[in-house]
Amino acid sequence: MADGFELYPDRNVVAIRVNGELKDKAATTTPDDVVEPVTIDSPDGLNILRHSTAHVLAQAVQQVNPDAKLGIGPPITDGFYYDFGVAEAFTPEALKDLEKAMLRIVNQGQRFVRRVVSDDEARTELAAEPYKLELIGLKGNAAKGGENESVEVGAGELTIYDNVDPKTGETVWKDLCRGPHLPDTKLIGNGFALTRVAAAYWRGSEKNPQLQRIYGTAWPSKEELRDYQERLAEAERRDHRKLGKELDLFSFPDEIGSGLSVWHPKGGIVRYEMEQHARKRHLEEGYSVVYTPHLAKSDLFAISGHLQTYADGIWPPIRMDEERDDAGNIVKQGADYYLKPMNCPMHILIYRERARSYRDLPLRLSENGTVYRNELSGALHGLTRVRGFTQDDAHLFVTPEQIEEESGKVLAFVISLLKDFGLTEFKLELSMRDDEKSKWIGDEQHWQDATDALRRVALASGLELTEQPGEAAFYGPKIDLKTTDALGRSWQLSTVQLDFNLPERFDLEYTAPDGSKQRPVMIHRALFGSVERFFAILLEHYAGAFPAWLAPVQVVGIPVADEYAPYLDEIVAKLTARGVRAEVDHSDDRMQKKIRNATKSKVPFQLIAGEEDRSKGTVSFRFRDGSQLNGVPIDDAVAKIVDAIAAHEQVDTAWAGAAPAEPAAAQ
RNA sequence: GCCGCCUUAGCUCAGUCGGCAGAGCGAUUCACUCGUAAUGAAUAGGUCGUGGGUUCGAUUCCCACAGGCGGCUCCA
Repeated sequence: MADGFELYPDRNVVAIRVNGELKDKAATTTPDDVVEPVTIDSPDGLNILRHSTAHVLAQAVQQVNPDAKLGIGPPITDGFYYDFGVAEAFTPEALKDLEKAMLRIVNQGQRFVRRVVSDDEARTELAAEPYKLELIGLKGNAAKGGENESVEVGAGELTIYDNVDPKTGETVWKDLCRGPHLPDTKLIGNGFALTRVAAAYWRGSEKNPQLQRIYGTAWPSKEELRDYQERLAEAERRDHRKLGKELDLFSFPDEIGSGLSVWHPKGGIVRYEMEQHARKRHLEEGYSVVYTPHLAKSDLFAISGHLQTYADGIWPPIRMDEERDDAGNIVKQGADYYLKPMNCPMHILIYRERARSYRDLPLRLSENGTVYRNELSGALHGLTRVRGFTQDDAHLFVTPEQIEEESGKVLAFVISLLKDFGLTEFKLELSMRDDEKSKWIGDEQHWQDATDALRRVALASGLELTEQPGEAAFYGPKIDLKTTDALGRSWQLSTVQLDFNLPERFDLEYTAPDGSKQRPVMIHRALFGSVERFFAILLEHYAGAFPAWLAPVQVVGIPVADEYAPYLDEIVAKLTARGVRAEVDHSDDRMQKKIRNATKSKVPFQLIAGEEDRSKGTVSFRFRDGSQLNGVPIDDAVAKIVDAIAAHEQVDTAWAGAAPAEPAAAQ
């Protein structure tokens, strides 16, 4: 019998894994056990650190406010939270006081001591903690409940952790918790911070009361905390809402309404380039282009089922053509029109407009269709969660035999096109039905075949694949594609969904080779998902410094003095003639100020010319990072710029291979 | 939708413990004509988010609404 302290004297080992199960470092082991150390900087160790820090927060809160009732306090990505039932919300000032109180607890080096209790003992000890009592009652189901709740009460025995003052041996605080925990609070050190307060529904349901949640972060060292805070600051600098304003790309005028964007010239041209490129590739890939209106009569969405299934998310109807007499009686029946929440019903009508043969399939209808969804006001967020957005939507009508091949083509196309935009890291998720839920519609064999087909397609892509039972849409399985951006953040983009439901609802058919009528299968496919959201993701990915082909202004000419502006005008005219978005800065700022302005607006190419260049018929480049390429003959300069745009090159620095000239200041 | 915070010039933000509203940047004008991230000066610009209330007096205090931000819930 040896405990973790004897096996691993190293302080960085904060817990042990015994036969695969995480345990406190104080847990005892037998020689037969397989024991592995858990260091504080490992994923498990970080979770334990953050969970223990959450406990210290709770202790600090109850020191300050003994009436605060404890909710749950699990670790989350990069940090932790703890929920409290309190009469008054926490203020930012209160957070500072709590941080100080936490530091005192940390410095005391309180030990976390595990103690097994019976349900009745726990109820007695936690009589004043109504939320904890509720969790004890739920214990048997905890394994099925939310992940976060299971942190408090495992499916097995109940445990309470006592926080023991190392000097006096006195228990100063305790909390119902499954653990494991750090050996003592000293290990938390000063690598923690409280970050924000928010309300959260108890046990995640809006039917329950709201608790006050405090979020925090915790790291093994102060340095790692600083690195994390720097990552947050960088994300804030790249926030698409901030860049959208700074770079004059788009806005959300109050007069138009929440979640409805307008696109300014600089944002509009980026979006135009994105859309044009994508559409061109769609045509090359055998897609047809269709256009459909923004609204339709209620019948359409009743047939599709959207009206019933997504009633809350659809905008209220517009009543048309109704006539009333002077008394207010209806003399002519009107009709309700709804803004479309989806494009698919309209594309289906195009399919159904004539009889289809198997020879027509696959039929690929694509549209950049703007849809409207009545998102809750509190859910709106920049361009990523809006009430009106444009789906780069396509609906593919295929025979059941074509599902696999067509899905494979779609997936390859999606990945290829996303790569055109400079994204490189992708992962797939296969969402399937599960056995438990009754919500799935459609034939079970269809589901099985379709899911297997999608799985083969996903595996064939060679990308990392996770399977998610129970996450499918009610009408069919799907593959979702996630990408990782320059800051390592994961975004869900494209989705490929199989649908057995709508062909049924609209009674779609095609004539098979044997003359029989058959039901096609639909593939819903959004590539960017939402054009607006994809734009926001790219904007943050590039921190506003788009590759040359997407940059709103690709070239700015900067004369050393006014006298040289006409010379640059000539060069810019040559560029414009080649389709380059180029302009000369004719403002009366000094050259240095013009360089500063162009740099801040993240123009990829600054062309500078004064007497030196004019007399030799050359021009000088300055790039985003400040590097230079001086004295380039005009035709070479034009060719290089045109080539960089055509190649979708990201140009931040002077081209390799071309020797940069000495900066003038170095003379 | 729920909880909390916020809303002052085109932008970023000071400020008024209730008594005629401030800066920087930006804009305009003038001077300067300069080789790689801010030349100088002058001028214009605000019913202090909207509507009510309290008060001799409200940008300031109270209430409602709208919009934004952070979460929760939701996301076909």
